[in-house]
Amino acid sequence: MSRLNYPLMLDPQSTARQIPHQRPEYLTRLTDTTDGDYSDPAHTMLSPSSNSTNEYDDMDTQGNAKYPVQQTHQFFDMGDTGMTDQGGLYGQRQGFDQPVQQHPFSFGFNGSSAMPHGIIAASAPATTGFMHQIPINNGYQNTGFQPSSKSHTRTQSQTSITSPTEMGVARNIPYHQPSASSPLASGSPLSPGLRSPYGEMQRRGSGLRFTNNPGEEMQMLDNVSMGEGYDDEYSTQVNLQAVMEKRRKRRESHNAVERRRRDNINEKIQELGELLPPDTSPNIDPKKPIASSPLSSTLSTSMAKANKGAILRRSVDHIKFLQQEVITYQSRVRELERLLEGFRGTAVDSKGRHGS
Amino acid sequence: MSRLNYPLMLDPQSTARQIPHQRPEYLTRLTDTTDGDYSDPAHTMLSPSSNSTNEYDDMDTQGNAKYPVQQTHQFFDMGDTGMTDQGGLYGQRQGFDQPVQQHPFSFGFNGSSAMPHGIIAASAPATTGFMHQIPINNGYQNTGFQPSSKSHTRTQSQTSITSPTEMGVARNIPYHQPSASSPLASGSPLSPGLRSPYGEMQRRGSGLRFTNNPGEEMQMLDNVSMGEGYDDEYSTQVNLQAVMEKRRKRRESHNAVERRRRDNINEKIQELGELLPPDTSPNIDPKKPIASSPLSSTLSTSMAKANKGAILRRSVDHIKFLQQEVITYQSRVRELERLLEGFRGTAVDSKGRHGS
DNA sequence: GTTAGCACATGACCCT
DNA sequence: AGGGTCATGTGCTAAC
Repeated sequence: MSRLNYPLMLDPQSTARQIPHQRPEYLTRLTDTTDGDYSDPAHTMLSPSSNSTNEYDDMDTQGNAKYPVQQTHQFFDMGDTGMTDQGGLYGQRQGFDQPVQQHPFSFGFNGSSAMPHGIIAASAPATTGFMHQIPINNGYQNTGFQPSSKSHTRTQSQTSITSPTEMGVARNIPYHQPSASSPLASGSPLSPGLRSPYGEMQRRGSGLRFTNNPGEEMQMLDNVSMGEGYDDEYSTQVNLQAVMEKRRKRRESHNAVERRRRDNINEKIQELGELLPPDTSPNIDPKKPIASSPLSSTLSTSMAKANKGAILRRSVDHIKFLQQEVITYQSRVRELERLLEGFRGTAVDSKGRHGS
Repeated sequence: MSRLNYPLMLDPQSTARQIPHQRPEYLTRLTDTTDGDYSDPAHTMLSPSSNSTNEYDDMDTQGNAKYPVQQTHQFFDMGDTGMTDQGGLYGQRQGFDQPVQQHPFSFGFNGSSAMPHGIIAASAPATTGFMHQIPINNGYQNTGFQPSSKSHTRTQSQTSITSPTEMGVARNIPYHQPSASSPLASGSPLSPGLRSPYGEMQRRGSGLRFTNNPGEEMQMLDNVSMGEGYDDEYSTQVNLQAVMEKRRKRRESHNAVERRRRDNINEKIQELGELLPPDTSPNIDPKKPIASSPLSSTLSTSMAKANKGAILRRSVDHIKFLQQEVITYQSRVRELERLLEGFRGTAVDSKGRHGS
């Protein structure tokens, strides 16, 4: 609704950004088939970090390496922009490390703007023969919890390509004018918005002034611009560049790690879900008549739609149930054995399996 | 690389933003004691959303309402800024809904800029008698997985306070120049960095220039700026404000919901962890000698340090183990019963518990 | 310095 | 419209 008030201007991108929602089915199919190397169990068995003290050892249950190369996912993100905005109102963060869900050629006018540039057709079936890419990871809800079943497809090109940054795209830097005075008044939560996309690297050398400015959120547009020498400026820039590069690397690496971690957790939850009986305690609420009518409200309450919370809850219940079950059987076994011994004084039989 | 050409303009705040990192220990202690109402089980039993079709029903196992009021957490975040930057390189997102980890008076010169304003000393022990706040939620790792035990402290003032927005603080709007034309060329992944911190709300009146710069990433300060009349501008602003308000609300609500979800999941995982036997299968890897030496490498492999992934993995193993155990006992029971029947033709005993 | 852990906010998506 | 779930990127922290 309010949307309409913003013609298009606001967000030139928003339109394009919005599109991915309406991602056509074929796209899903498309990407599902291409199925990047990410989840593809390449049987290469690379220990991700040699001394893997991490919990999951990058192996699935078959012993296949889930993550063939440790951090080779080649995610292209904002690169050295240090871009910190994750997307916000303007749509998704545009980094390559981000799912992009639209085919550049499927939606002519806005499609490409939603696409990360710099990825050269690697993993996707080509529709044309040129510079098209479908780095799609199939994006959301692909873990199988909510809607789809599974198909953990994170398609992405493996070919290392120059990042957009290197291509010199990251040029247009907007102004940003933080509020100035009064720490309390101006240091308002809003000011953070003013942070430059370049992160802390910004504060590099040169700036003599502004340092220790007890005020807050002061402009300090650029310390360099503040009148340092030219070479200072240059060296500073070089320095900055190195730092930015580092941060970029760091970020990419971290993102990959974090993604691995998440995937691992999700996978485990999924496993738990598969281990559960089809019905275990749809609701623990004692006040509710347990499974009164199997499909009371279109199975809304029962069956628990396989979301993470539900799976975990049911797992807890199931473990408790199983533990109780084991205890019960144990005592039952003991009892039977006792009875049996009453009949014949000897040991029961083969299978010397006892409970405790 | 090309980056360097962009002086610093980008970011004045970085200095101040960085400070929170050095959060002094005492602060943590401080906030830990204040322990907000968030995790405090108020025994008020409010059904959070009446028709709660969601999985967890906001009740802990004792039936206490975990979240006293549904969305009354009163998180103060960027409010209507529409701020989308989550923190990025400049430190954390400054919203009130965010942990703030520095005491304004502890670090004189830069401290205050790192603090969200607008929260009036509510939950924190006063160190001075004036306008200081410690809305800290104790932030990180407080779920008890990694470092600490639990103490789910999300301290926040419950008193409803005028948000910074309402206080008219959210006025300093930086430029922001979204990309405009050429979807292909301009929609480069980097452009997102250009988004103004204030999100789309930004684009209100005044800026006439910069519009329609067909280049890429052109300024386009404001659609209104496109040369509408003054009243248009006004109405637009009003409209904008409403939209911003909506977004703010939505965001806050969404954050609260998401937080609930997270907490729920974490809680369940924690529960699982408590259900697990102290040792269950430290490693499933068949190649490893199962628990060869109990403390081989300073218990690094075994014991699994209670992180989420480990808990989940062990839960899977444990369930499998228990299920197998149940099966084993079942057959054992059947066997015993069969044997017993051989001795006496009658039914076994009381406790008609059978396996299948 | 690399790797991993966690919480968080946020956009996308999905159901009512 | 609004609540819910999910995935993601991010900052912070800790251990190696």
